[in-house]
Amino acid sequence: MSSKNLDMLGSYQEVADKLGQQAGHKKWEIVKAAAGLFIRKGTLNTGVRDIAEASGITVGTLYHYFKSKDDIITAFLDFAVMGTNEFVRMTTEVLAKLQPEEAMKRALRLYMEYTNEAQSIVLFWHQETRNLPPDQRKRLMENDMVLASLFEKLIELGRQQGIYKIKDTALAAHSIIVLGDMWAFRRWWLGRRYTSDQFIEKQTEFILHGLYNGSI
Amino acid sequence: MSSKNLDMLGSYQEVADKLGQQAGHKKWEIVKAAAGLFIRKGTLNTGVRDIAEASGITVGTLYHYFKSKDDIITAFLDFAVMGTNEFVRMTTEVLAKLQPEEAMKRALRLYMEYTNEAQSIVLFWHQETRNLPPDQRKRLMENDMVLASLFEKLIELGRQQGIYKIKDTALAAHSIIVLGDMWAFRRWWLGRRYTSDQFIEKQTEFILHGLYNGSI
Amino acid sequence: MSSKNLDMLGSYQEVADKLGQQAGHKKWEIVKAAAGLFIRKGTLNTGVRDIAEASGITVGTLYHYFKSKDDIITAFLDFAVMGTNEFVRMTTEVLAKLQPEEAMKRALRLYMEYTNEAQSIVLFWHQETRNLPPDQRKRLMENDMVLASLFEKLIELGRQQGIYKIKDTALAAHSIIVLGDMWAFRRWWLGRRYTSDQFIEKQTEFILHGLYNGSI
Amino acid sequence: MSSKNLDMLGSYQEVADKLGQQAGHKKWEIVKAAAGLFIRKGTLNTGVRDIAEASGITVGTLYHYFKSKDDIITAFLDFAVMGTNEFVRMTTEVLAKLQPEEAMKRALRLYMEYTNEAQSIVLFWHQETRNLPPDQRKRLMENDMVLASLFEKLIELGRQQGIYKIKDTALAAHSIIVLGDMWAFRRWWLGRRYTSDQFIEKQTEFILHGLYNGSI
DNA sequence: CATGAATGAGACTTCATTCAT
DNA sequence: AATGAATGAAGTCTCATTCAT
Repeated sequence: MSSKNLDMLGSYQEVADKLGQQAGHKKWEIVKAAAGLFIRKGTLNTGVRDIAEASGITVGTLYHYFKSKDDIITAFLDFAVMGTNEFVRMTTEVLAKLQPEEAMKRALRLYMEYTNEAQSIVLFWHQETRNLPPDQRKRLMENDMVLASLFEKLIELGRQQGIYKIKDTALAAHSIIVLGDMWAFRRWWLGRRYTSDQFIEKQTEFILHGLYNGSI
Repeated sequence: MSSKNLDMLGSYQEVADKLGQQAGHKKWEIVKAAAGLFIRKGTLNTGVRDIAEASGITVGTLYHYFKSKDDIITAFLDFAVMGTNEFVRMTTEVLAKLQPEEAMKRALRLYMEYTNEAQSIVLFWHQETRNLPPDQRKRLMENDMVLASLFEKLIELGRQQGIYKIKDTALAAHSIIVLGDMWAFRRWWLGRRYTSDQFIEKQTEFILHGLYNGSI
Repeated sequence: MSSKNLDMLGSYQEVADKLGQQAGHKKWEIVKAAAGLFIRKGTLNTGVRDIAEASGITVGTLYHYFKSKDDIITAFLDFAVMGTNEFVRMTTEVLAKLQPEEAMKRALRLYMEYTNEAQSIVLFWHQETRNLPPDQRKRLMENDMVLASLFEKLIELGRQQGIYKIKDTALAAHSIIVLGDMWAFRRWWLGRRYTSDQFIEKQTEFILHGLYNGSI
Repeated sequence: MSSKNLDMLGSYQEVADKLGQQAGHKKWEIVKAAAGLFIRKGTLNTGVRDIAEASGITVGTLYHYFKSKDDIITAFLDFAVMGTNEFVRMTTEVLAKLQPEEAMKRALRLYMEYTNEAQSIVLFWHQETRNLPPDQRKRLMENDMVLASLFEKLIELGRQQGIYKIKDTALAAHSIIVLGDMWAFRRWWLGRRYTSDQFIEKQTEFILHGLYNGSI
C-alpha cells in the first residue's frame, strides 16, 4: 500500500529538487520515509526517531536536513499540494478539446486514477487535518477547493449545453470528489471486491446519472 | 456543535447503565466529556487529565472508573456501535411498511439526520480508526457494514421491483453512506452553504438518480 | 557558602507560602535546591534533572510543581525581589529616627550584612542577568533601582543638611551598592583576608569620605 | 559597542601571532568573532556553529584551527590576560614620571578608558568565570590581581608621602577596580545618564576623597 | 470514593565533535 | 585547507498510570 503512495510521490522527483540543491535528494528520501510512516501510523504516532530509522540515518542527521518534525510534515504537504496542482493542470489541458460529456468521463477516470496513486495524500487529508497547525490545514483546504472547482467547471459546461439538469454544481463537485476519495479511505472494503478499473467504471456511471437528472 | 453529539449520545442513557450498576451514571458522564474532547482534538491529543477536568473530577478518580485511557475509548466506541445498531433497528422498523422508493427516501433522510447528530462518531470513524488497536478497529468496520447492509437491502428491494436499474447494490450502498457522511467530514465547506435540510434534499435527489439509471 | 544563601532565603519562609497553599512547602524545597545549584553552576549548567535530584524527587514530580525550568527561575527571582523589598522596608523603618550621618552608617552596615546573607541573589544578578528572558531581566533591574533609591534618599538628606558635598547623588548611590556587592562577587579574594565585620567597617569609611568631599 | 571591544582586541595583533605561524591570522579572526558572541550571549549560549558563521567559515574548518570550543575560550582569555598585562606595562611606564596624586588621577582615567574599551573582558570576568574550568578561572583571578597590585602600588606611594590617610591599601585597590568596572557591568543604567568622560571624572573624585581621608 | 503527588519512559530538539571527500 | 553530513549524548518537557492518604 504505502509503496504505491511513495511511487506516486516519486513521480514528482523533479519537483523534489526544489527542496534544495544537493540536499534535495536526501531530504526527499526522508520525506518518502516519513510519508510511509505518516500514512501507516499518523503523524502523531510517528516519532522523529522512527523517521530517522526508516531513512537509515540518526535523529541528529534528521535535524540536519529538517529543522523540526513540523518541517517534515510541511514538506510532505508540499507534495500533496504540488501533486494536486499538477493533476489539475494536466487534466485541464487534456479536457480542453473534448465535448462536455466525454470530458467528464475522462476527468472522472483521471481523478480516480490519481486518487489511486495518491492515496497517501487523500488519507492524510481525511485523517490528519485536525492535527495540523491552522495554516497547514488551510493549505489543504485550498488544495481541495482547487479540485472541486475543476469538476464544477465541467459540470457547468455540461449544464449550459443542456446535458445535465443538476442545478447545484458546487455541491455536485464536492460529492464527486468524495465518491472518488472513498477508494482511498474505504479501501479496507472496496479493495477486496473491486479492481481499480472496476471501481472507476461503476462509480463513473453512478455519478453521471446523478448529474443527468438531478434537478435541484 | 459538539453539544449535539453529546445529546445524541445522551439518548442512549438506558444503554449506559450496562456499563455498571451504580457507577453507570458517573462513567457515562466521563465518556460524554471524553467524547467531546476526542472529537475536537482527537484521542491522541486528548490527555486523561483533560478528560478528568472536563468531567469535574481528578485523574485519580478517573482511574477508579476506567482502568486505562483505552478503556475510555472503548466505552466511547461502545456507544458508537450501540448508536448505529439502534439507528438500524429503528429505521428498519419504520421502513417495513413503506414502498421501496418511499422507504429509500425516508432512509436517506433518517441517515443524514443521524449523521448530523452523530458527527462525532462519523468523524471518529474517519479520522481515528488508524490509531485504534486492531480489535477496536474491527468493531468499527463491522459497525459500518451493518449500516451498509441496511441500504443494500433497500436497494435490492427497489431493484427487484424494477425501480432501480443499478446492478452493484453493495457498492451503491457504500457510496450512499459516504455521501451522507460527507456532511460530517466536509462540514468546513458544506456548513457555510447549506442547512442540514437543504443538504439532505439535494443529496437525496443526486443519489436517487444514480440509483435509477445506473446499469452496471 | 551556598548553605548561607539558603539560610537567608529560609528566613523568608512566611513569604514562601504565597507560592501556594499546601504545595508551598514542597515548591519551596525545590526552589531552595535549585537556588543552590543555580549559584554554584549557573542556570544554564543546571539541568532540571539536577534540580529534581537535589530535591529528592524525579523530573516528573518536578514538573508537577513547576511548569517549566523558567518557572523555577522565576520563583527564585521572586525571593530575590521579595528579599530586597523586605530589606528596603525594614531599613527605611529603622532609619527614620536617625540623623543622616548615623542613618547612612546604619544603612551601609545593614546593606552589607544583607549582601552577606543574600550572596546568591547578588551573584545571580551579576552573572545570570544576560541569560534571563527580557521581562525577568527587567524585574531584576527594577529591583536594583529600588535599592539605589534607598541610598539616594539618604545621601540627599545629608546633602541638604550640608553634611555631604557630593552632587551626583544617583551615581553615588550606585557606587555604594557596587562597593557592597563586591563582598559577594569578589569573595574569592576578600573572603580570605577579611571577616564580614572588618569589610563593613573599612568599606563604610571609604564610602563616607567619598561622600563628604565629592564636589562633582 | 561590541565593535569597540573587538577593536581593542585588534590592537594586540602582534600578540595574536603567537597563536601560530601562518594560522595566526585566521585563528585571530575566529577569536574576534567568538569574542563578540561570547560577550553578547555568553559562552554557553554561543554555539560553535555561531562562531563559524560569524567567522565566515564552516564548523569543519573551525575545527582545523581549534580543537574544541574550550580552546577558543582559552584563546579569548589569552587576549584578556595579554590585554591586561599590556595595559599594566604601558600604564606603569607612563606613571613613572608623575607625582603620586597626578599618577593616580592618570591611572584612574587610563583604567576607566581601558574598561570602556575592554568591556568584553570585564563582563566576561564578572559573568562567565563560573562556567570556566578551574585552571582558566585561576588565570583570570591572577589577571585581576595584577591590576589590583598596580593600584595598590600607587596608593602606597601616596600614603608614604602623606597624601592618603587610607590604611588598607589592598582593599582600596580592589574597590577602585570595582568602581571602574561598574562602567561595564552597570552600563544598562550608567549608559543612559553619563558619557564615558563624565563618568570618569565623577568617579575619580569619589575615589580620591575616599583615599584622602579613609583612616582604617 | 476521592485525591493529587509521584513516577519514568519517551517525545522533540540541540549541539560539540568527527570524518570522508 | 575546507566542507558539511553524520553522530549520539544530553536537555527540556509530557503524559498515562500508580498509590498512600
